[in-house]
Amino acid sequence: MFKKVLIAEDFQDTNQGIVDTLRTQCNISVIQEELYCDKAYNRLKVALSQNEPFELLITDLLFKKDHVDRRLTSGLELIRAAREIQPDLKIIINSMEDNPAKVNTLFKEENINAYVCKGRHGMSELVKAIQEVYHNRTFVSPQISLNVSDNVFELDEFDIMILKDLADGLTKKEISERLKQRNITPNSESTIDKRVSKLFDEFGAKNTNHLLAKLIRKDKI
Amino acid sequence: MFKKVLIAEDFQDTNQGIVDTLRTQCNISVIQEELYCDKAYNRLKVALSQNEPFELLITDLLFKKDHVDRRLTSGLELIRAAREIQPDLKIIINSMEDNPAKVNTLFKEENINAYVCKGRHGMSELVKAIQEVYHNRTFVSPQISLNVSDNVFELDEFDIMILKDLADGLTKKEISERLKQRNITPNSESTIDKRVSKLFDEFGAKNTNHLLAKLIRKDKI
DNA sequence: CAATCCCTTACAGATTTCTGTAAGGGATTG
DNA sequence: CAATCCCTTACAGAAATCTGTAAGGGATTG
Repeated sequence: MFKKVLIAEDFQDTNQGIVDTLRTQCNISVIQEELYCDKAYNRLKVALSQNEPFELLITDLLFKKDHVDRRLTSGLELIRAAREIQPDLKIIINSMEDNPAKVNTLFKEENINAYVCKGRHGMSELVKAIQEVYHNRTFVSPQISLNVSDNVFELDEFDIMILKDLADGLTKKEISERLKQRNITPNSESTIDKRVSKLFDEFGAKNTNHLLAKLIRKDKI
Repeated sequence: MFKKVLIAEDFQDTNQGIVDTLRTQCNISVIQEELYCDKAYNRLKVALSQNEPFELLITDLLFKKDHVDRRLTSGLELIRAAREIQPDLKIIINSMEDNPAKVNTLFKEENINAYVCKGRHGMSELVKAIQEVYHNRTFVSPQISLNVSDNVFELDEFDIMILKDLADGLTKKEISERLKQRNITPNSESTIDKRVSKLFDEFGAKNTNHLLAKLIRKDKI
């Protein structure tokens, strides 16, 4: 496991939470924390010059302004500065931001190693991310659906209506009947079958249970 | 809609997020924010003495200690102090805490009006909560299942294993076979049928799709 | 020990899901 | 206009789900 990790995070609660979690759940010898990007950068530089570089940087993206003057004002600037002096530094972003496009850009342009959304599962996801990154793999919080196989296909209004009804426990026959009652077309059971089967292919699901579980977990329905 | 709302929250990011959301999505004239319970309490008192009381308090439960001396050290203390001077104040708690029993106690003993879990849906749930409270109703984040019909029944390890496999698209026959391979008992398809059917009753689900959807949305599996 | 309860299992029948084939209609294109 | 494509629909058969009945075994209780 990583021996030396640096955390940059301006929210003390989160900061302390991460440190506690890492100490108890991961086996990391040295965990240091900084509330400001500039200080984090300095720590990286000093560690490097002493031939005891950090292996992993966990950073937020947004750092609030306060009375302290700042050169580096965001996680992004910190990442770029850090990679200047230490290109092999592993980086995990831990932020509220949950726009898949933006996250995608961070992977492509900044070569970050993992992205964890703050939130209810943030800590356990962060632990997972650290393990993955340690094994030279990437990690993204599940709610950010990046991988192509899942995201190329969009659900149209009709699909979503069917899926929501299925998740509400209606049979396809019932759904068909409801559509007919409301004069919505298409409405045959056969078409519903076909639509759902196509979604199996598109989302790599084995059956309805699997499909619904995937889509609910991704907040698509 | 509420005209005057006070937010007590020590995490500035969250704080700002709430304020932004309320400004854009709700139609609230005055939104004030405080990082400390004592300051929040003073604001409530001053507003009251000026005959322009706050109508709603949105508060976190946990406030981190820092260099500032404190009298009120938690959201709970703030709530009790606030209700002393203004019993009719509407209160929404916005916290990470997600223990149903604790939340239940807050409703019963503190008569709070809504409880919103911080998390991925925190903001939209908060908006919903504000609307509900404005109409003299209560609100609880869905992941805190309070209502008896949903929460009396607990899922044991075996149930969860079955449900996770179903959500992964396995058939009951496959699940049965896997259990036999791993020498886990019981393992007959019939028992799996029975278990799942019992869960239908317990959780008010019509079929497997419905059951899985409910439980995934509640983060039970 | 007998009665009882609970859990597991087998089995069976009805219903639903899943998959493939095929026919028909509208839109597009050459 | 003919050829083509795509969508809707019907239908059919295999597989899976759902529901109920019944038998057997272990644990508990009187």
